Amino acid sequence: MHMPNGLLYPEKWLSKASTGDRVACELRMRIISGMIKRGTVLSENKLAADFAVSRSPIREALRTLSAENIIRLERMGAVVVGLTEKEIEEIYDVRLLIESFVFERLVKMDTDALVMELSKILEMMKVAVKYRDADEFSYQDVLFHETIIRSIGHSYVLMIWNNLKPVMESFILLSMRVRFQEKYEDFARIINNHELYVEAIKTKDRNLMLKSLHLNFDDVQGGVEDLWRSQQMLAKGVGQQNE
Amino acid sequence: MHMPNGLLYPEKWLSKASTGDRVACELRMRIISGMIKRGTVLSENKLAADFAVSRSPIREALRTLSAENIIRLERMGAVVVGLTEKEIEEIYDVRLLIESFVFERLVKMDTDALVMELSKILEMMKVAVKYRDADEFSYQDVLFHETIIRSIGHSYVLMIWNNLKPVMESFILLSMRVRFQEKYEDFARIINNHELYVEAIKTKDRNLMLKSLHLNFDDVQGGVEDLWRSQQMLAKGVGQQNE
DNA sequence: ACAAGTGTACTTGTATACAAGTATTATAAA
DNA sequence: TTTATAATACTTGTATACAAGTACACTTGT
Repeated sequence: MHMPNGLLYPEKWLSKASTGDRVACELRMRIISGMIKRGTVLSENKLAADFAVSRSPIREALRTLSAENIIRLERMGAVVVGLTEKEIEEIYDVRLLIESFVFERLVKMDTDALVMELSKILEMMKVAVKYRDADEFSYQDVLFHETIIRSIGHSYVLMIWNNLKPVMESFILLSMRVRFQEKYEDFARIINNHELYVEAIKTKDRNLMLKSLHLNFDDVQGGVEDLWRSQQMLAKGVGQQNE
Repeated sequence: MHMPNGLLYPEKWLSKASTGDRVACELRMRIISGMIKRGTVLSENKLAADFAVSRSPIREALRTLSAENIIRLERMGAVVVGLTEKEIEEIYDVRLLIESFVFERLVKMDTDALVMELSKILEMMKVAVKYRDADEFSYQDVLFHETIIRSIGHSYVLMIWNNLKPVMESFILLSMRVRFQEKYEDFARIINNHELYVEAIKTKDRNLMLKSLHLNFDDVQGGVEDLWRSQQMLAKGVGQQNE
């Protein structure tokens, strides 16, 4: 696939991905960033031409995005739904729901290995902050929560996560890129929230866990404004870590 | 698509479905019923030959089933995961999770229209019981819960439901077919549980709701045994409503 | 001017063809 | 007998071809 200039999705995350996955990731970023606006109707043929690939991977990508609720497959074309403030809140509703569920399981388990793993990820996050690497930070942030969720070995909760993850990832990626440039001081707080989370797991403190989760989620308030700024940054050609 | 003899999925539910959807539904039923055993490796070519269709709809179906966690797409072939007792419990964990969430929203809403709708569905269920129509009963049962979930207008909770629904539907379908034949007396209790549920929504009684939900879910204990019996019934050629 | 009908340029769904890669099996050598 | 290698058959991923259906614009008749 010969991608046009200016990819939004980090290329190195696609090392062994299929063309269909690449298209899905890139399209997802363009939709969530607002580069492709809500209401737009996408045609398989046009997309295939744009990405210079055949319709097969495009179809695959569209089905993926449809399952993620950011497009709607209709008779004639796929209409873009995207993310409004409402949808972002809904995503965090679901995250709160499943992470609370996971915590209830965790308090009945031995969490030493998990805490160790999370500490490692936290260190990585700190390094990413230090070197102002938004993409790496986003990756570790998502990995942090995924690690917690995976630890209870619940395949259907994991399924929910897997459905949410790509959209989350894109959203966080765009949001973090803006904040590294405009609100760098936020990261001390974000790191701190995650440390609280680890502490809650270590001490199995339900209240602390809820507190850190809420802090974490409050931190994404104004998420849509971040996306909007991300869109403006793109227009100015700033903030893309890959070319 | 020229289906081979003995379809498990009700044909009339597929009136305007694509070939890919048909294959997905039928394959899902065969997997959940145990007709295709856990660990089996499915090949696109073999499936295409079996169903007498091309690989395109087969690929589509496999991706669908993979998102539902009942198969796992690997390098060479799709391996069947299926449903064990553990997975069924996990599905009900998730249902409990989201239906509880929905209820919390419902108690803050006007539920008159919803209660009316649910009453209608309940009447339909009673008729289905009376005429021993397992497929129709299953349909209304699934619709009952879907109606409740849709009522709060939460797109990401609905997304979870949509991912769960096909597997639920298949499971309920198979389970009900067995019970209509072997445990017909169960249905008085099932109907009663649903009436309790409606009552809980009408009176916004959180405890009653949880009680009826648990009753409802306790009712599916031994789910895997039902599937096993369903499998035995199939071997004897009984219990298929369509030919 | 306006309504009805027709043609055309799109749309998706399915089938088929081709390419690249992997496991397995058979063969040959030690 | 065992091991290494090569041929083969089967796998998925992608591209392309074709069919059926839909929307829209244009033409034609009134």
